[in-house]
Amino acid sequence: MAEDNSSDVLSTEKLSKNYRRSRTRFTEEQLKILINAFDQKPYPSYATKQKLASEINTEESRIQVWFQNRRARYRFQKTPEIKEALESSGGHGEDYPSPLDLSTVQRESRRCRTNYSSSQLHTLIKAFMSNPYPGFDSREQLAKETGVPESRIQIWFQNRRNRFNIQRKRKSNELLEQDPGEEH
DNA sequence: CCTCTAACCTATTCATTAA
DNA sequence: TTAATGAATAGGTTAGAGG
Repeated sequence: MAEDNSSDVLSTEKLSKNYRRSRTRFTEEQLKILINAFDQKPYPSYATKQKLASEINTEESRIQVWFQNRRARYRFQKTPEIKEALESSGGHGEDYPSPLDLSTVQRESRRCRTNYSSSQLHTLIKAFMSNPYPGFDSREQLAKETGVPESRIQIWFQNRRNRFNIQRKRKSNELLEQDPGEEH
C-alpha cells in the first residue's frame, strides 16, 4: 500500500518534537496509598490531592491523572467483583455506594483559579500560534519562561484549543446559514 | 504478539473574576 | 449580570513496559 501520510496536514505541528512526559512508575506502596484514598473518596479535593502528592512524593498533577484514569477504569469495566459486592450487601453496596454518581457526590474545593499576567499570556499565545500541541519539553520550557507550573500550561493549552475550535465551528456554521435568497 | 495503564486528547460543564 | 476563561469532569486514544 502506498504511504500517503506524507501529506502536508501534519507536517509541522504534530510531528515536531512532540514527546510525552516519561511514564511514572508507582511503587506498590504508593499504589496502596492511592487505592486506599480512591476507595474512600474517588473525587478528592485539591487539598487532598496535594496531601497525597507529598505523602507519596510525586507531583499533584500525577495524582490528578491517576484518579482520572482510575475512575475511567472503574466505570468502564465495573468489574464483576464490584458488582457482586454491590449485590451481596443487600442490593446496596455500602463499600461502593455508587461513588461515581456526580449528582450525589458533593464536590469539594478546587484548585484556586490561576490569574495570568499579560506578559505571561503574550508568551503563551505566541507559543500556541507556533504549535498548539507542545510536548513535555516545550511545556517545561514555557513553564520556566513564564513561572507558571507546567501542569497549568497544559491545561491552558487544552482550554485554548477547545475555544479555538468552538469559534471555528461557529464561524463555519454561520457561513452555511447565510445562504442568499433567504426570505423574510 | 498481547495486556495493562500513564499520558494525552476532545467535549462539556462548573466556577471565578473583571467589566 | 454577563462574558471570558481557568478547573474539573466523562470518555476516548496513544504509547511504554512487562508478560
